Amino acid sequence: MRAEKEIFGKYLSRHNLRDTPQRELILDTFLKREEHISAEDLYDIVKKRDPSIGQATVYRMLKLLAEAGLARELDFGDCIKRYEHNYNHPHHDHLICRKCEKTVEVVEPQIEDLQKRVAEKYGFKLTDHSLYLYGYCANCRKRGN
Amino acid sequence: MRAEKEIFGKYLSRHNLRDTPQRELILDTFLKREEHISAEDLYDIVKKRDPSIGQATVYRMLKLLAEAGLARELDFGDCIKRYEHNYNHPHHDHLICRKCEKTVEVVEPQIEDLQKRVAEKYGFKLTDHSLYLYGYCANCRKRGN
DNA sequence: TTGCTTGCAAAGGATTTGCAACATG
DNA sequence: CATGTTGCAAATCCTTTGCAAGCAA
Repeated sequence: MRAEKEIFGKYLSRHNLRDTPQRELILDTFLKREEHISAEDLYDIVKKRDPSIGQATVYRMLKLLAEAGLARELDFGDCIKRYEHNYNHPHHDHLICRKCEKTVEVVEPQIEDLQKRVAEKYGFKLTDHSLYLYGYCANCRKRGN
Repeated sequence: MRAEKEIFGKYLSRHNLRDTPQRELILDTFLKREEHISAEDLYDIVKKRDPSIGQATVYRMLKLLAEAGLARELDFGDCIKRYEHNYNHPHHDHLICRKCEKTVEVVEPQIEDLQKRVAEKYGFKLTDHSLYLYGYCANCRKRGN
């Protein structure tokens, strides 16, 4: 967390932006989360520590964190932006349970390789991709799904 | 197109739904398109043939087409629902140019296999997935991207 | 005739933005 | 003290929905 805060601090000064208690609180809360989180959910948590905070501030901050390279935006296909840690948290894909919404991060170098090769086959230079695997997790299947 | 219209007709009667000129016009327009299309864009086209049509009708119709198995919903990560043909048009992934938005449909059985295996490794039973590959197409790269 | 459909406009949900008051460097 | 930042509410974007009038079966 120290490293992330330092990075963010540098990002702020480099861009002539200011360090505010709101930004510190939001960053702190975001960093403590292990799982990805939506702006709305983060707002709910942050509000408990500072009821006067506005949700626009949270939205703005998450965008800022993404720009600073500390957060990465996810898209589970429901039009809700979720953010996960990006620092020291290499690329991975997501496995998502259709029933309980449990998510698992998966890394599969072979899939990445294949994607690159497929793209090249069509003359594309790959920059990034988004892969979400949907299904039913072990738990939910046991209970008859 | 004949087959699709027949399927849709059957779907309507089986569900006690009605055949209307609006539905016919929208289906016809959708079927003539080769590429995926958003509700809004489809509405713009349809409106030229019948200016009195409402966009809600187009939205409702696209949902109906998806239910009837004639259309498939895409999600390019921008919160806009796009629909492509589903009949006689097997599953594939999309390669999308970040510059000119050109899209290419790609099929790679190996990727599908791998996904299934990865899911199983984590105890998941895969139902579906969403894979979008983003990059720069041959054309855009030539011009210096 | 019954009840599905339509077009309209209003509502919806997530996110963004304009603005005046405020606070940081 | 210049300028970035905040909270609020209004605006935005795409999509859905309530409703009264219209139309298919």
